[in-house]
Amino acid sequence: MQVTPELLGTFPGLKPLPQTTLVQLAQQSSVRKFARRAVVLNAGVREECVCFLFEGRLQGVDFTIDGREVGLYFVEPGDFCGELGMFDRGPQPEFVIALTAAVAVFVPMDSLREISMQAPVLLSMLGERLAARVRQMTRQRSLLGLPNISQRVCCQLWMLVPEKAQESLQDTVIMNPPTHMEIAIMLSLSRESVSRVFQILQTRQIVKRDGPGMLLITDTGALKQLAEGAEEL
Amino acid sequence: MQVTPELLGTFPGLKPLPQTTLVQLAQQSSVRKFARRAVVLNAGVREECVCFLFEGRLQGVDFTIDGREVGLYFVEPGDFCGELGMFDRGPQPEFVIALTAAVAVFVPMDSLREISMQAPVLLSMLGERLAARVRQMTRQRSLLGLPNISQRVCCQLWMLVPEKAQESLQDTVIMNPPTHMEIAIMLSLSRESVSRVFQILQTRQIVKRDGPGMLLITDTGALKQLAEGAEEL
DNA sequence: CAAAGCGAGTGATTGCGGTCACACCGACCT
DNA sequence: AGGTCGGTGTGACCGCAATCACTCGCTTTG
Repeated sequence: MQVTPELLGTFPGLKPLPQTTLVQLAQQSSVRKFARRAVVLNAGVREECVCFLFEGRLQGVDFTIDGREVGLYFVEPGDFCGELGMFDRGPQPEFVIALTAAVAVFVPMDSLREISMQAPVLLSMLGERLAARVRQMTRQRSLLGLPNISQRVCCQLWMLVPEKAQESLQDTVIMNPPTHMEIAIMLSLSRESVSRVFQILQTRQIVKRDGPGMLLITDTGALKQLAEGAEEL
Repeated sequence: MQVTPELLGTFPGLKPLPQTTLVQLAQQSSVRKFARRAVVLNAGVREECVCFLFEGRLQGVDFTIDGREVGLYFVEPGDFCGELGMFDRGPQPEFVIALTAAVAVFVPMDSLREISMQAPVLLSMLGERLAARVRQMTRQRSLLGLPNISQRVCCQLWMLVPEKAQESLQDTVIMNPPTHMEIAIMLSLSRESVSRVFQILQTRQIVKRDGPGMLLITDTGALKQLAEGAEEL
């Protein structure tokens, strides 16, 4: 499918590039559509493209040796994934699958690498992104070390709370929260355990479901306390 | 303490730089010595230097909210750490402590950033390094998801096996293996559990202690089987 | 040389969380 | 309607690994 320079320009990471460069990139790029649960990027193979998400929601997932799924991170529209090979030409370490129907633009790595030679903006953007990923993984990892299960769940929930609400402690809402199952595999817990923790959080009026796709945080302060282990559940 | 350009040149990451650049860097760098267990880099603060390890052994560690230590990675001589801020000027995410007495060269980030503008070698080296770190963290993380304890330990052990031995399945040796306690905190297990797994591995003649600082792998194939979950312990 | 400290090995106890087995609900098909 | 499917709530059971409380051997240190 055709890719217009304008489409590429909608991505924050590519916006700073000069128009001529975008035109050039657009010619080499392609758009692909994915159904829910479809595989966007394969693990283990050397991907030749960076995947810019236009519509929908993706998730990076890994599989343990015993076949269980482990959720790693989410990709939202405007963001991209599969950029690791840009640096070391190594294989994509994890799968990326579509959580919803999705539309993505595939830009060849070779072209990006070439362009990044001339455009330090691109390189530093990629560097920042990678750094952010390391930071995110570090946090996630320290989370997995927590001995207390409900604290783990609360911490994970806390990481999903929008930043502004984290500071102001105002009531807020998490859009498209992961399912209990998804949280469970992110934290290597059983689905039932996550369910039970949520049950307690709800009876304590700390969170509240508002249909699927919406989780109200009705006591942000309490959630923070629980996440930090200052209070036991 | 004085830093000579020759000293800087001993680091693989800096070797490709022109002599004049090394001279310039050397003037701004400093050498520091650390006792065992000393803090080399602090978490949470914005470090202004990248730390190149000359002698000794360092470890990146994090602390869970409840104060337990979590081991993240090791730094060997010739390698460096604290480079994350190079990309996003953010704070150092984790502590780095000396596992043994150590000598390290501190090179100011500002200078490195400046130089990296002219020398793409440096930038791509840093990028590769960061990418490698992401890969390493991905592997480590998938490890933490394993439901079986002995498999976790064997996997961790497997990751410490030198690459050549991983392929050839020859008997080999792990130099300076982590203590049981260190393995335990890396895998969020109790020290006793790790001890018990090692006990079984030893009676089965799969590994063998050779004093502190040496762990012989006497049945590399079996260890691989266990790590992959093909066999139960 | 004790003394102290660290790493390692081991048994007994216990409680937490995984597993299994259900029921329930809303959404979406024919 | 009836059917299925995905996400969720809950109780019963039980096994495994954390915890505790030791001992042992080796280094380091005064």
